Amino acid sequence: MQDTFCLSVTSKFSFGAATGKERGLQLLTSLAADMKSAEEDAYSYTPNVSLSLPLGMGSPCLATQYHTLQSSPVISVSSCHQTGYSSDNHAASGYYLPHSLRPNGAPALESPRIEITAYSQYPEDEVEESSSEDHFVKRGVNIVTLTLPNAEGYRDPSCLSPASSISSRSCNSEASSYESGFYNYDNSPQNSPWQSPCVSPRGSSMLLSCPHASGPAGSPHNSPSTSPQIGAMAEEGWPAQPRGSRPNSPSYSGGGGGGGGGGGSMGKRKYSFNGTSYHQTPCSPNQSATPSPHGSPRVSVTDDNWLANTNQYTNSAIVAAINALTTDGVVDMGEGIPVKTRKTMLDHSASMSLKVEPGGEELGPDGELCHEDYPSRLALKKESYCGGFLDVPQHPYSWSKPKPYLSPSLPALDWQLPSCSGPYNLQIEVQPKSHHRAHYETEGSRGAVKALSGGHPVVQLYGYMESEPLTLQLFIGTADDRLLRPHAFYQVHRITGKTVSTASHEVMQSNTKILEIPLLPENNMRAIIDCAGILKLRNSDIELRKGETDIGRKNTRVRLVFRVHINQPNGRTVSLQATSNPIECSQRSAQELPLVEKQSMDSCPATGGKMILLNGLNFLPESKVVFVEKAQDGHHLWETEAKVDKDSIKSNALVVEIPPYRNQRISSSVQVNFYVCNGKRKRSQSQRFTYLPPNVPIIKTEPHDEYDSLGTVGLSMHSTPYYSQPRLTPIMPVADPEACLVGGYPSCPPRHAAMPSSPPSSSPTLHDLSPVAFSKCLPNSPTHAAAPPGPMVAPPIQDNPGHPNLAHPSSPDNNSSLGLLHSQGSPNHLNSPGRHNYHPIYTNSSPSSSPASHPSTPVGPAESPFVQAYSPVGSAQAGGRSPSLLPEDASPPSMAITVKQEPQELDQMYLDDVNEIIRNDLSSISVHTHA
DNA sequence: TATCTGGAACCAAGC
DNA sequence: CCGCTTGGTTCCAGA
Repeated sequence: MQDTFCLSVTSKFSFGAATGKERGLQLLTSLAADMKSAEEDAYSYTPNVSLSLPLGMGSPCLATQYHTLQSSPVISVSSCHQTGYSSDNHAASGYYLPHSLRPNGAPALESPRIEITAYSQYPEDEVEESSSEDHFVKRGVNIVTLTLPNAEGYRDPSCLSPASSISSRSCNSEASSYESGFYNYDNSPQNSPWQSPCVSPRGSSMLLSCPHASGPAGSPHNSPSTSPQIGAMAEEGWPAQPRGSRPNSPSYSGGGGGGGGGGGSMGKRKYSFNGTSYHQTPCSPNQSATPSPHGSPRVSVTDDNWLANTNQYTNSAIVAAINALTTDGVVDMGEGIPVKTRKTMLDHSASMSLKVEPGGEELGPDGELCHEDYPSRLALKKESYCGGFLDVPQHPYSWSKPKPYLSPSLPALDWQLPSCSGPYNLQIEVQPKSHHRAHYETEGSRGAVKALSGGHPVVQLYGYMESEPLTLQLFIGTADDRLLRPHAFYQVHRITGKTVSTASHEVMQSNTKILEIPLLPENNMRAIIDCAGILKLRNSDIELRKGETDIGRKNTRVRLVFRVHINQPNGRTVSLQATSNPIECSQRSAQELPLVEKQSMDSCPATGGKMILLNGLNFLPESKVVFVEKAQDGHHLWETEAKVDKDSIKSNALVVEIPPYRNQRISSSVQVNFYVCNGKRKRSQSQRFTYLPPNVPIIKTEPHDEYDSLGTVGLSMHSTPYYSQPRLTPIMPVADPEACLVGGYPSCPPRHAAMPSSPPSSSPTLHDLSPVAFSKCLPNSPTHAAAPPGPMVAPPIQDNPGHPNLAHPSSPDNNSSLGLLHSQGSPNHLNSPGRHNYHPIYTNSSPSSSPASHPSTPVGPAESPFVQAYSPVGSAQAGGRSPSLLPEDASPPSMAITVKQEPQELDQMYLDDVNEIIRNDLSSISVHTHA
């Protein structure tokens, strides 16, 4: 399970000899052909999807309505989802189903899960719902039905939390969203349908009705914009809680509290853990106490939005199911929102109140809804944007109005989407810095995420020639080895102020706050992301949620996830997604953990002896570099410490002599990992490295020479996807930027635009389903956007004329994706030699070899729709993992191709910790892990 | 004055 | 049970 190797097609292309490339291309092409159908499906999804809903609906999930829908669609409606998201048909579907849908839907909800990961859309939705309910409950307002369980409820098994992990449901987020006005009640499924729609836009009504509304308080920070009303509400509703009082923190949460000096007063955590007391206190009082202005979800109606959505759900059966679900959820919700959080939220909210975003509130609850409105919305936005976003309510009505197509059709946030489709290519031209200290609600904002260069991340949509503005969505995603999904412990935080040039507004979707930023034709569909900060939610608050399965401890790495939904003349919508490099959000980790950002080479002959230059952060004189080879099951097969040139050690650079591989007679490339270690628990993420058979021509990793600049030694630096490693979800091909990077795959190059200087975003690669991407693909630059992207190593491999539809797989990325998918799904597959080629395979292994870690795994495969689509192909290829496996047949590719392991590993430390924790805490898990 | 930041204190969980 | 390590959360203080 653990290590999966990914063949990096990229490398092939980029590095490989011309011939190699050609072959690779061919292979890819063929693959692509196969895949096309899938992609096509994937890409465009039709609004129609909603129809499918019923299916999904079957499941309780109501809330998510559309979410559900989304997911559900997957199942039933192939086309829709496929669009990009998933294809129905594909075996892949299998992936999905498993998790998310249970065919019946209901099931999904059921499982609360243990695993760290699994977040499945559905589950999330469910969770959300529940959560929302909880919120409501706590808030008290209408809560009629819900009785809050106290803290106990949190983990009470009885309360099913539907979803696996709720993604970020942070209360905050909700709150924030709330502020922004858009709320997503959407999510709050509960609210939804049956609830009465709140006609009134934001205002009070919202508050009342919507659980989320309470939210405002919740995320004061986030949404500055909140309406005053809300703020007031919040305050009133939520009496300030003494700071000290926290919700229970789950075991993990550390002491926190103590806040520094004054802290003592806080009494932070003095609650006794023992037993109940602690539970109750925090929770109950606060929660229950805080009456939530918002009505109970159920009772109260929510937004108009809901209504809209609701339509779909009218089934009584569904409703019933939902209710059932909700109830549980409700309880949880209280939990969901940690007291403290709430409090803070409240406070903030109060303060925030002034900032109201216009319009937003009215919008609907769901961000999705918003989408639905897109057209109108866009128009509105445009105006608003142009006009002064802040001042004018942007989307006043649009949101509330029925949408052209239902949001349901939009892919859920945990769906893996391609960065390229047809002519479109969404790219992160300037990557965010690898470190950004997130702020707690109790703190002031720590500002917007910055780029290495000192500026801010930049995202651009290439290939869009229409005059209509689009909306760029941004949310905080995970950066672990599992599939990308909304991060439960972090929320995007909207930054406003003089220094912010980019308009934005918040929307809540499934407990995840989404920042919507206008993408204007006049700006070349390019947006400078200077309005996005990162809010850290207390682990205790999140972990207590019933549905939450992720652990916050040491889960401090995130990625910025950008999405764009483009309506097509044919009624379809193309959804693209680009994911940034990983960002370490912990103060401590950022200061103490070594970070490898770039490496001068990613492969060399098994004889070793070559010098590799590593660029990064926090390197110490005592830093060690360890090369490790792991078996699929995670066992160490080989480990050796490389010689570090002590004279060259700098805090940001290390020169290391590559140790000879344990077996210098390997006949095929072998993937290993290496990491920089500053001490016991201070390891960098694992970096991939490939040992090549002696006779094999060495692949130069140059692709990214760009980075070379860095290379002091003259070594060309290779950007390493450090990020990719750990977090990448192996599964998704797309997801893993690294792969791309590594491989040198180009991510989809922007068609129109010249290649961005820095192709940084790996993300693109991840998702690209579309063939186009292929051709397009730029080399992914390593994370740092800052780094001047060197010339792409690999020229766009092909060009596909890009047929959006055709998109295909040939692109390395795609391949990779395939591989990934497979890999995750079943490691076994990996073994199977890449049938076709490795290329496609990037199997990332899920690093989390450990079963525990894999929880996602099971899910994983299923999770990404894409995967499904591809899966068929991919599966075959998946093979990659073991080096030996790599068939040479793939030779062309093989040569070029380097197998990269997936980053799977987060920091080992991290994984280890998580796994341990999980194991300890959670008894049952294994299921997923294939191991 | 408010915000942004860097640092560090305070604590609790695990060993 | 004690002490040390880790790491999360809260504060402080300077810019």
